[in-house]
Amino acid sequence: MEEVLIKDLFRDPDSYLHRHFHVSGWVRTLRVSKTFGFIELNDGSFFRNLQVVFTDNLPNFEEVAKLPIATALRIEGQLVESPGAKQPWEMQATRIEVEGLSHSDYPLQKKRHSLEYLRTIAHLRPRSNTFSAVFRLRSLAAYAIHRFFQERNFVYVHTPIITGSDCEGAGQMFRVTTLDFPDYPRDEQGAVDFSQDFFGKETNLTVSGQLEAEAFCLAFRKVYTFGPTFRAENSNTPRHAAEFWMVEPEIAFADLYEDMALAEAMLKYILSYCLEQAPEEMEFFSRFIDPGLLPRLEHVINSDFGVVTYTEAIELLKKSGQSFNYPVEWGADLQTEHERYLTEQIFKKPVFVINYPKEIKAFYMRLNDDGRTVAAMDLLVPGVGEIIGGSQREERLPLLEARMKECGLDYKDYWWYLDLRKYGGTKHAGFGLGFERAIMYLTGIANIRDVIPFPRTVKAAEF
RNA sequence: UCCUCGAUAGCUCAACGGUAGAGCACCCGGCUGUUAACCGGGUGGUUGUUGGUUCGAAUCCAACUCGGGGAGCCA
Repeated sequence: MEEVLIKDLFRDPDSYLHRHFHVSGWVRTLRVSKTFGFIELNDGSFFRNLQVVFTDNLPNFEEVAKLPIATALRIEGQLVESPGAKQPWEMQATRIEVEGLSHSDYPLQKKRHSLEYLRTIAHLRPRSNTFSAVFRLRSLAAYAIHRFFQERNFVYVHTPIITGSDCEGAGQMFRVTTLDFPDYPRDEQGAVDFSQDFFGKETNLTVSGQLEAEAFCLAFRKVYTFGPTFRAENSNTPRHAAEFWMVEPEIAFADLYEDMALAEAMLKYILSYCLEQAPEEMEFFSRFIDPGLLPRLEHVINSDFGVVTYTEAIELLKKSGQSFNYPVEWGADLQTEHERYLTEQIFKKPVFVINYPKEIKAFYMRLNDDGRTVAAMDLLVPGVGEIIGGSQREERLPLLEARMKECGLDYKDYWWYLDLRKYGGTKHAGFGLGFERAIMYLTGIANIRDVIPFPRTVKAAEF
């Protein structure tokens, strides 16, 4: 007998109606009367459940009537029109086989659970409606990203996860070592002797693939990375994780404006793709997680992102009359409250803030002609804040060296990075998209722990 | 790391110095079209941990642990 996926039933019910076939899946809920009952079955292929009707014509009716939630079943039957209001059709079961019994203390109940509670059962939460929707969407969004770049002839680069650059400058790193704790080999000064370590030098988990991506960019013209990234920061917020995924495109012969155009096109592509491919999931988020999500995303797709220079942003914030906890002043970094006000109150849509003072940005960003700002851009979005950070890179060797000196960096740690400027260097630009932050924006989920299958955050790696 | 709020049954919460409760879940029974089904009955607690105040602490105090929100760091 033919095995049918519930997704296929929902997408093309007419070709299955009045036909016999079998489905297999897990009991989401079960309701019984004396001589008949209903099972809502989810087979993992689709967000919605199939309603199965069974009667005491089944030899194992009594057994089926008492099945606990989450039991795995194989059901034979035929698809028929349903008299019920909530579904146009249902399966009339002729045979129900128990594949794997569940237990009555199954922790997921037929009612709404808090996201905090579900986090404590991370191995079971993908079976809940919310997480079923979140993780299917996460998968689609990842595919959308690859499609977007591949369609535009970008080359996908696997930059290393273990890095030997000991000063990438983007925060605390996790050390990678095979040295025995606590009996580290010591050198004459008593310091840890990393020459005896696996790689013969100090190594860490990467905080960014950008520097390596630049090397490939200057060979393949348009490249992107998409992989895990690690920060050992003691961050306790709903927006930070110790392990997260980042997308980092890098384009040659391009300036900051082309970089921004790329970022905007990419984000809109991901949104459109997900709305198109996962309408049920997106509808669910808009109903239960974040009312107003769908209109907002549609608005973003159909409108141009705002662009404002850092200097203009400072003026706008000063003129707003809004009182902030932190003073608004040229030269100081924008605080979260300033960023939120800009994107949520003034622009009410995603906005690029560009040309920041060089003192508050990384060494590799290209110095503007004014000599005091760099060609950097942050994309701020309502509700999430900074979702993308990027820049045009400094391609002029003397200027790059001067900036590194100012920042107290040692040339010899970056010898290969500097070589890129020496041998046919050209203007180029790129950005980093926090993948989870994009998922948060896309779903309305407010905590990054709820868009990562098994999240790693400070003091939390249970699963 | 800092500020702030919280932790009571499996889950969501009530009780705010004087015998610890409800809804849901679970168990038993009823119900011929249910939709977080419904109706009746039942089981279920060292009130996060440790210490203190008090005749008496879920309730007041302290520390710790864990969680929420805000800040810093950033993606």
